Amino acid sequence: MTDTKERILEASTELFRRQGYAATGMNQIVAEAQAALGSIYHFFPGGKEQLAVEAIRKSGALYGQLIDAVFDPAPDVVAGVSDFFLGAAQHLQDTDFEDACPIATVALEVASTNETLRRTTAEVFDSWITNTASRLHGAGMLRARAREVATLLLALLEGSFVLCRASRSIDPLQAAEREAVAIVSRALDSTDRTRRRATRRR
Amino acid sequence: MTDTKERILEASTELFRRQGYAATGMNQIVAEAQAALGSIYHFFPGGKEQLAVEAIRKSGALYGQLIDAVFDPAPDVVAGVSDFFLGAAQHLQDTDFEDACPIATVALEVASTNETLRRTTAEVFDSWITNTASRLHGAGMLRARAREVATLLLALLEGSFVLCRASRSIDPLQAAEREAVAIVSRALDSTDRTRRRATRRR
DNA sequence: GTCTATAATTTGATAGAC
DNA sequence: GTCTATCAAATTATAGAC
Repeated sequence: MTDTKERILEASTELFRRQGYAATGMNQIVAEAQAALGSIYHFFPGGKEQLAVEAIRKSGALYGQLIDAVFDPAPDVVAGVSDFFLGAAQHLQDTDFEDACPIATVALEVASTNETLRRTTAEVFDSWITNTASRLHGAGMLRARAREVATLLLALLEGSFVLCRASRSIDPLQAAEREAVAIVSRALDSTDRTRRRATRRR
Repeated sequence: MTDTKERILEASTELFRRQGYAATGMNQIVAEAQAALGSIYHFFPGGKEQLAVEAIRKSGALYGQLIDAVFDPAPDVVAGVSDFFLGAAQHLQDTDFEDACPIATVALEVASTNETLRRTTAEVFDSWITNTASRLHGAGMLRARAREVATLLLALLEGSFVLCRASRSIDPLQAAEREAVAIVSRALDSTDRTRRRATRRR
């Protein structure tokens, strides 16, 4: 049987993702996790906030692994980007528009109300951007440009999630996939052109 | 003095925007609005949900007017897009990263938990997209492409808001502004090329 | 580590005087 | 229309038996 702490964390990430931080009660979490209320405070003496910190970090790590799982086997970064957006659209549809970003709802809720949680979400977003940026840099982009493009890709993904969940349609994500591919392709092209110019000058 | 109902709506839109639906209590709303608790239920007999519906609609109309106020005086749609993104970044910074999208937090919270509110947010997003798309169409884009580009722009904006609020930095919005300008410029260019080809064939 | 009882507070909502 | 008192339920959190 799975660890109790693990079950509590799993239930929390699920509920925070679907309905956010404020709307998720401790009772609902223990019910979903099939645990006792006291167990939450045994494993998370800091209460709901500490639980949220660990849940956000866990979600961040898991989603980071998803980035790896999609990009690693892809023939190139452009294909990886396409696969990621299309996979997100498919998964969103398969889960009745529940499973989008695991931390976006919480991030918006706490951005102006809870500095600890705000920082935690910021660190997770940053880890995803750093991961993606290093892949883009590996494909030839300058480091600064790679980070900017990775940020754009995440913004496009997060915004599409908002529109898709609200409208119960994957159209925004599909349009985003085409644009994401175009952004990365052009950023790589202009990198190549810059390199060739630099080479010619030598 | 302002109308009581108006004050309640104003306080609600403000609080929903900053901290979301679940975290905002009726007591907090009446305190902020300087009204009596009974007044909320007098004007909104449907309770918190009805109040949220009207607050979301009001926010939607106001933000729609902001789109008009920025695009109408701009020399062209590309400048309008640039002005909107840069203005959003400036405003976000001026309000200590509180004032981003008035309905995004609520939209994510309710997407899988409250069908009435989910529909209301979807209608508002649609109204903004329709407004923007008609401007892009007026600038020469085909209707379908204009709608797709408008959706991309809103997704880019919403996603940037998430990242900016979490990181307390306007960098994502500034990168988004450059990309938004590029997206619209290219969409208009390719429209022109298509038109010229069609003309030549005649 | 688990579970239950319970505290202390707050929640959305209602009733009814004014 | 406004205001206050109040309800029932739910909230986060704690204490202590097992």
